[in-house]
Amino acid sequence: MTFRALLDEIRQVVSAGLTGLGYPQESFDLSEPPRPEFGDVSSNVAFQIGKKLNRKPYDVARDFVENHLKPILGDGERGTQRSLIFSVEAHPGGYINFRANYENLAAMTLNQALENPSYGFHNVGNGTRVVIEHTSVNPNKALHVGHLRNVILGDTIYRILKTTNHNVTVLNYVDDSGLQVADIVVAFKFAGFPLEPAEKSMKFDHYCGDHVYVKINELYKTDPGLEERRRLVLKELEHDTSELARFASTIVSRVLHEQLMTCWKMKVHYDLLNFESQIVISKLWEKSFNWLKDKQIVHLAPEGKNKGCWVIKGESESADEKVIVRSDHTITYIAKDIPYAAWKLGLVQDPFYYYKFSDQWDNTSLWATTLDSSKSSKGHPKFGSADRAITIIDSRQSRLQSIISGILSQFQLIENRYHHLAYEPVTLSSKTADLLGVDIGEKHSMHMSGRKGVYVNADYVIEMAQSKAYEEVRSRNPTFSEEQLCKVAEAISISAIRYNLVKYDLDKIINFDIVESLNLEGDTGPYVQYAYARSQRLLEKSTEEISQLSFCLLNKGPETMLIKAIAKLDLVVEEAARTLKPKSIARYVHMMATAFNLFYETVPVLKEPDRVKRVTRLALVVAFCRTLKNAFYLLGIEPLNEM
RNA sequence: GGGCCCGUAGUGUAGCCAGGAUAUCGCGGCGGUCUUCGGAACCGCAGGUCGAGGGAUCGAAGCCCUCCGGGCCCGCCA
Repeated sequence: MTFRALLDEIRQVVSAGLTGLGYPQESFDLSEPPRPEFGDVSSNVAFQIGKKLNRKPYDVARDFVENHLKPILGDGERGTQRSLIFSVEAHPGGYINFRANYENLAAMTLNQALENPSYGFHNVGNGTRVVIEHTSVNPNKALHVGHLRNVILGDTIYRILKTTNHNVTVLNYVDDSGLQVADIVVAFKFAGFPLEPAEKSMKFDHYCGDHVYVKINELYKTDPGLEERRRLVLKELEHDTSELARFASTIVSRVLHEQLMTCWKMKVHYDLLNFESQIVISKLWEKSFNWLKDKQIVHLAPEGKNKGCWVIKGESESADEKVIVRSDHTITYIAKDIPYAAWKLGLVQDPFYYYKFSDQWDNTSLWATTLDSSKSSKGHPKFGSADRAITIIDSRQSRLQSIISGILSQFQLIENRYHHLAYEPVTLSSKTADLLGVDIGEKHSMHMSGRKGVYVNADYVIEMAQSKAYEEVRSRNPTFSEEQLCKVAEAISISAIRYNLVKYDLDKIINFDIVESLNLEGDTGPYVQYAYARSQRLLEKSTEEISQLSFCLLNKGPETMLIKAIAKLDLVVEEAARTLKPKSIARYVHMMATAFNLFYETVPVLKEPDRVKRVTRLALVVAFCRTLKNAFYLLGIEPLNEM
């Protein structure tokens, strides 16, 4: 909060100065200068004024500072009046540079961080209801690393929005009646695949994905009868009363449980499972279709290649129209997404009952939709009908998603309630492809394919990371018990994976390399955890009571850097919540860890002979811990006392 | 043919939305800290026509246009 207060104060002072100049409306930016000699905050206001007056920025700045800002600030006297501004000066470059009053900044920052357990979590949501859909992996296979990016992004955004006072529910959409489930049903029922893997220890989702799904897709090429079977199965899956549909649902349920095990291992939280079959059976589509017709969003194509189909117009004049209902009256893939999106935003009446599906790792309940009123349980949270819906799907679905959001905004005439959060996919590096036995020639990456069996399973990555972490922990902590080793190794592997998947911009492809992903040094999860563990050791070794602090003693470079870093958490979180860019939290955490490591290496704490200095530094360490811990929560990283 | 995204040292990346002061942080390389508050660390050095060209601007990695290179999407499939 404190850096925000500093910015606010500077903004006020500059505005007041502008009023003196007769420029009440002049816009200006505050930013952090690139070098410490330039102070803590800079304003470009002199450039703006200079442009209007056709004067050199430096001349304007000098005049503005001497005649309008300094009189307001009162020549540094403000230092005694709880001001956060220490000084202001005009730089020959044209910037007006402010220096912070470090004593007041330190006092305010540390007091806030020490007193408030949820330090840094700023109310930006005002209780806005948001649904986030992520994961949504077809229930016929295990998650691979590409899915994992989706899951981790979704969960991080959930954590960011939740802590900034949004009322968030997390949805996982289960396509239990789609082609991919039909594939494995065909394999089990009509191609003689055994229902259990030969290897007993193999997870059922791995068995279905790695073996059954890949092999049945190969069989289609040689046995056309099987593809015909698939068509029939697919139709039958939409009727929950048939024996085949019941069989499919047991398979789906088993795979789904295994998928959730993977996600829960990564400390991911869900609130509700939505099943596609129920959306179909509940006639949610028919209701949505009716209003699409009423609002004339869809129309029956009278002629042309889409004759007899219900279509919507393309997004632009040149774009093709999109078929929603085929001439045989069946609905297309995109049509199935419309009622779901409408349900999320409460545009259709909720046809579902809800029952408790499972308990979760974080002592919350995971709910699921049902159409059977007798299964319904009471006490569930309110689902659907949110103010905003955020759907996390990779960028290859952008076109379809933009069609859906276009339809919804036509329906409600309210923009921006449906938001597709797109991210670029994860590819495999040439080395990793090589490890899988795939030759990709001169290319440096390749796309994964579930159908072809070319991917790296999430569980495999987690396991590799864990065993690597285990060895590292053991070599550094010979006295740890087996239980401690496992617990710590798990926490490290989770942070390594999660950090690695959120730290990149959403529109950058992640070229996944199994070896590099196991790195525990540099810009990684374990690095930031290490800084935390170091700080905990300092606190553990000290028995002194933290009182009678003297903040003016925190005047060394690394100390003020650390204080400034602590003071910025809420600004960073607010920005991340506004822009839905989780990577900024990762960058912040890294900056904090780096700032602490420098402090730790250069400023003695326990060894400091002066008691007041020592205790005040300890207070800084405590504040650092609190702040980093809160930021860790957003990333799903566990703060470790030892590692 | 139409649309979306990316291009920043050997390599990966930040900064781009809201233009301004010596372009960020990793990995890799080289050198140092190495009787320590835990080396998963810290410090230093080398390494850059910010894909190319043009435009508007006093000023561009950033804004606009064109082009080049790479990836993705465009079915009565899902």
